[in-house]
Amino acid sequence: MKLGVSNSLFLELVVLTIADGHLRILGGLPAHKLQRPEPLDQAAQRLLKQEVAADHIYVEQLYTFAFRGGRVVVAYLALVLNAELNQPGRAWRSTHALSEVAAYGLKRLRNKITYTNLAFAFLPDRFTLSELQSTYEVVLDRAVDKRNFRKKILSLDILAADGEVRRGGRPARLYRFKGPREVTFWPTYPNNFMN
Amino acid sequence: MKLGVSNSLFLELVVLTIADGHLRILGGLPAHKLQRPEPLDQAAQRLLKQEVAADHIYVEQLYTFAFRGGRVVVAYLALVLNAELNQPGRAWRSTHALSEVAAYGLKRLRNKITYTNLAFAFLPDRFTLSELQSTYEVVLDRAVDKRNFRKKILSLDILAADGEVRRGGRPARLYRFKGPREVTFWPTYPNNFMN
DNA sequence: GCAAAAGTGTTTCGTATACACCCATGG
DNA sequence: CCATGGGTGTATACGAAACACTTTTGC
Repeated sequence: MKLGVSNSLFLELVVLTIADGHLRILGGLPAHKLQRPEPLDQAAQRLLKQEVAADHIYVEQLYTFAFRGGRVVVAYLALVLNAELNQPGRAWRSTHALSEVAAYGLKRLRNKITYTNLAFAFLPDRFTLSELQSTYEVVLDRAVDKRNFRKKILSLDILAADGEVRRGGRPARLYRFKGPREVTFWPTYPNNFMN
Repeated sequence: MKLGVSNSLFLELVVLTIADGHLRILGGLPAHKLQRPEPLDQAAQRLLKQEVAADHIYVEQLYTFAFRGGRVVVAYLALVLNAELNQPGRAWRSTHALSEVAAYGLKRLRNKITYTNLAFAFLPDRFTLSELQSTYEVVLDRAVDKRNFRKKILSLDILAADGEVRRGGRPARLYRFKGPREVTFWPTYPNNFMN
C-alpha cells in the first residue's frame, strides 16, 4: 500500500551582493540537497556559509516549487556583504539575463528596500548618507535625488548619527540603523488604503 | 550510503471567504499529504476542490516550513466565493485567534487587496461599488469613506461599467474588473521611492 | 587653488483626507 | 410618504518631486 511519495528536498540560493559599485549575483551554484531534516532558514544560513565568508548575511525565503519526480525546491534570497567565495566554480555575475527565480529574488529586494531598512544587508554597521543613497541607486538601478533622499530617510527616524565622521575629503557624518540588524518596516508602512 | 532523507510533503490550506458580511476562515482542515509529484499550485487547486464547491477560487502560495522528522509543509492561501463544504468536520469560523500561518495569510490578503484587484476573489463577476466597498471594509475590518473610495477606485481605471443596473431600491450601476480574473497590480504600484 | 564629495531649502504638484446632503426606488 | 441604499463635490493637509549652489577637505 502506497502511502506517499519520497520527495527530494532541495534548497536553491539566490545570492546578491554589491561589489565595486554594481549589483552582482552569485553564479555557478547548484541546488543543495537537504540531507537531514532541519528548519529551512537554518539550512539556508548553513549552506550559504559553505559558499561564502561574508561580513554580514541575510536570508529570506522566496518560493517553493515541486517538479515531476518528487523534486521539491525551496528558493531563498541571500544578501551578503564583502563575501569571499569558498567553493570552486562560483563567480559573481551581472544581473542581466537572470533565471526566473533570480529575477523574482531581485524584484523582492527592489520592493522591500523601499519600505524597510533592508539596505543594512549591503552596508557595514556605520555608513554615510551617500553610501546609503548609493546602495539604493545600485539596487534600484536609477539615480536618486540627494536632497529628497536625505529628507525622506532622516524623516523616517530609522537612522542614528553617533557623531563620528569619515575623513578623506570633506568629513561625512556616519550613521547606523537604529535597533538590531533585522528587517523592520518603516513607520509609514503600510500606507493606509483610504481613511 | 545515505544520499538524502525521505521527506513527507504536505500542503496546508488557509481558506478564507466572506459570508453573511463577515470574513470567515475554514476550520477543521488537516494538512493534506501529497501522494504524488505535482505542481504545487495545481495540488492546491485540486485539494481545495475536494474541500469546497465554490463559484470562484483563488490560490496563492504563502510559505514553506520544514519540521523535524522530514515533514515539509507548504502553506497556501485560498479565497473562495459562495463555497459549499464537501467534507465532514469542516466549518467556517471567525478570524479571531488564528494560527500563525492563518494570521500570515490574512495579513497577505489585507496587504494585497490595497494594491491589486484581488477583491475580485470575493465578488461575482458583476457587482456594485457598494459591494466592492463592503468587501474592503470586511477584509480590512474598518470603515471606508464612500466618496473617497469611489474616487480612488474609479481613478485607477480598473473597473468597467457595462451600463446594467441592479434594481431592488434605487438602481445601482454594475461594474466588472477589466481583464481576466487574475491578480493585476494597480497602475500606481509600486509607488516610486523618490524620483 | 582646484577637484571631489558633503551638505543644505523652497516651490510646485498631486494625492489623501475630512466631511453632508440629495436622489431614486420599493413597499 | 418614508425607509433604504445610491450617488455626488470641495476644501485642507501632507508628502513627493523638481531643482542649484555653497562648504569642507585632501592634494
